[in-house]
Amino acid sequence: MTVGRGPKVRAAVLAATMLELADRGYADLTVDGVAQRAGVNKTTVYRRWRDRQSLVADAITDQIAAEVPIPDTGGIDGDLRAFARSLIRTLAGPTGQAIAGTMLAGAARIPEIAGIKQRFFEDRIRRAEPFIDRAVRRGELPAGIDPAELIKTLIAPIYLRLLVTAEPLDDFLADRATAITLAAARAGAIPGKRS
Amino acid sequence: MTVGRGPKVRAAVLAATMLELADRGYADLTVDGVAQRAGVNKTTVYRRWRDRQSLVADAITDQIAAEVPIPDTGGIDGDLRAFARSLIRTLAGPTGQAIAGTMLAGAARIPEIAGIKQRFFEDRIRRAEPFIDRAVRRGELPAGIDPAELIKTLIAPIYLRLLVTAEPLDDFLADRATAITLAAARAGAIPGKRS
Amino acid sequence: MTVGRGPKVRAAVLAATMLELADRGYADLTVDGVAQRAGVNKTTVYRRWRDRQSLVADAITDQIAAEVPIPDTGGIDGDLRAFARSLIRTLAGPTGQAIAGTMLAGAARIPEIAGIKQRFFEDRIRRAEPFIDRAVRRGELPAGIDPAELIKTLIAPIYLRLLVTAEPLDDFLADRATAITLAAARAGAIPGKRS
Amino acid sequence: MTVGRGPKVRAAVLAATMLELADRGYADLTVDGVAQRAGVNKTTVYRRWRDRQSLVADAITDQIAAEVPIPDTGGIDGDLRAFARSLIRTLAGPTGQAIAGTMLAGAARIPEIAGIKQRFFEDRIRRAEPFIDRAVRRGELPAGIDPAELIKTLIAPIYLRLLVTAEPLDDFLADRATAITLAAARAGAIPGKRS
DNA sequence: GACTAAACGAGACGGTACGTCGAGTCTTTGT
DNA sequence: ACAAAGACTCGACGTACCGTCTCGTTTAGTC
Repeated sequence: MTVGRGPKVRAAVLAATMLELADRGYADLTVDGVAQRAGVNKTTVYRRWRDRQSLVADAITDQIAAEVPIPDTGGIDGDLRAFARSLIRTLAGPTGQAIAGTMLAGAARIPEIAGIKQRFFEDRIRRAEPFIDRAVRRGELPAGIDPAELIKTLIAPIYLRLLVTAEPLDDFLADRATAITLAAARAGAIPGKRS
Repeated sequence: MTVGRGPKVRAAVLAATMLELADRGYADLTVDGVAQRAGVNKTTVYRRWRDRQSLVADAITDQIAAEVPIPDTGGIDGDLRAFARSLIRTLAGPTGQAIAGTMLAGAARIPEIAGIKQRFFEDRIRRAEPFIDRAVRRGELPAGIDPAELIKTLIAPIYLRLLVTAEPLDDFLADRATAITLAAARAGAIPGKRS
Repeated sequence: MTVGRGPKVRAAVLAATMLELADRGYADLTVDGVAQRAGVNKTTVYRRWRDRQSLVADAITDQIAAEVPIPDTGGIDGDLRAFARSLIRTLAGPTGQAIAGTMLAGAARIPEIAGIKQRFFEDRIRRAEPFIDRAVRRGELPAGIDPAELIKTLIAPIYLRLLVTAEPLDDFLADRATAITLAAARAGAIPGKRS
Repeated sequence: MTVGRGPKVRAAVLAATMLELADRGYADLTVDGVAQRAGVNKTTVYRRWRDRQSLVADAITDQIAAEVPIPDTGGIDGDLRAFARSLIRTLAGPTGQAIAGTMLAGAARIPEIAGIKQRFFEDRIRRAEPFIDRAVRRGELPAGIDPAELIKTLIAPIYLRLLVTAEPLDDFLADRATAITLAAARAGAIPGKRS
């Protein structure tokens, strides 16, 4: 059974895809460009990926696969702050920008990529539940609060900057988003789980 | 000076552009398709608009030009709610979806469309300043609060739904965003003007 | 009866057509270009001429209308030489070049222009008949010779230069063509009238 | 190095070009039309040829490449006759007509095609030199005669028919042109080499 | 010297072809 | 036997020019 240079090629092409995505954006990414950058022929790309969308989807999935740590600083404030900073760090880097731009913009209609967006998002929320539950148990947050809604409140300002206002994504933003979220949660402005 | 059938054609083409934008999205929008839908020849489109981007930019600008009312319900709570609902109403319709998708799709790269996004956003904030100032004078909001930051806090959850989670944009969302924003503002979590 | 500014416009447009023909050739001549050069609107051109072909045909016809003198130097040698020089003078000038290029090249398939070519040619031959007849009567040429064939022999080298070899059209050429033609005629190499 | 179906496509396209040239003429020849006739996509044509002109130039060059035999009938009369007939045969066929029309049509302006005309012409003259030299050695022609001028005298009537009078190109014409040329040569009407 | 009808100016429009680019498929060839 | 190279089809882009059309605006001849 021949494995050949398979894995090496795959890695090179996906890396090249991310670079092209960062340089030109999804709309202007050409398969030829990726292939050339990867030192490979276009045909080779099409042998492994059905089309441009699959290629990009695969490249993004590959990048995102990194583990998201579940914070545990001892208090909900520190945990939320850490969570927000982690997201910011992911989105602020060059590849993060590329991924965000692609997922949320040019490729919004492409099911393959929409799915990634969905999964990326849900994955983050799932990893937040443990420390939110802990905070509820510690009495830092009202009982019955919906972790998903809390997290959405936290990340909303981050995405606003990323996608709409194009202001810088820095750690101050993480702090501010945390403060807003906690204030809202404690005032009961964040709905509970629909149970 | 001859005006001719100019305005009629312009309107027809822009309308067709919005429809195509809603049906197929920016990436799949075809100048020929727009022209055909408008009952017009491709050449005619190119006579009036430099290229696809300009056409779309113009179509969106045209749609957005509608007046944004400055709410005055007597209290900051009602004003914010009205403001949020107005935004939701703009974004929730079919053309709103098309516009949002397009602005985001092209935003990062196409200056023409990025400019529209910027202007759309800044325009909204400008219209919010009067009633926020009133609220400050009435003592409903802390003195020195930055209206722009307050508004960003208000609209962040709306854009999150529109662009990220694809949950429905309804009036409940306006209420919740208002509650969060006010809670945060009163807790001092929203920064003041940098003066 | 209204005549209007018709004649002035007509003349200006035809002149402009000849200039454009000389500058760019038939294939690259644009109606807009002609109109602009004539200080006139394209519509005005189309009001008077059905299309590009008619315009060019008319312009050429107009130029060619000049009288072709019937030479009478007293001998066939001088007459042929004068005839050839006259043709050369017509074809060698700037407009001559333009006309020749158009008639014989780009527009060969266009019936309107092919007709002009035919008429131009036949007209020349008709004007040659008198002095050829005189030469026959004087015994300078064999009886029964076909004037058309003789003239064709005379002008063939001129057209060859004009259309094929692009060598200069000068008076030496007229002399040489005359010599060749007379030698051939006297040797009986030029056929007689088919009667 | 991959050659692919290249040559087959090239041949098909060039053949189609000649057919279209014969059917519609140079001015009305469409790249799409050629492509369709060749059973090939327009893009493929543009991959191999820069533009319409290059395509046509190449097609003509291809057709003309056929070997021109150097006649040797034992006498100048037979040799010239054979030479003239060979030219007539080349020009009289449908492709010959197309080529001639095109070369003349584009000759004045398109350098690519003008070059072909020039080369075609010079090539013919070069092939005539041997048998003219032989004739001089045999004493059939005056010493010092310029072969190029002699050949031009021979072919001038042929081109006149082809390009100007549109009379048929037949073998009688070859005979007559030969007779005229020889008569002129013997009468010393054809100049010698400028040496 | 004012009036009116023909001619003109301006320029948009439908249409056809150009030459270009990128997506995705298919064929040929080399290893 | 299979994978790299690259030629091919397809569809859209943006451009140029043709010939048509519709308006207002001259301008030339008439009364």
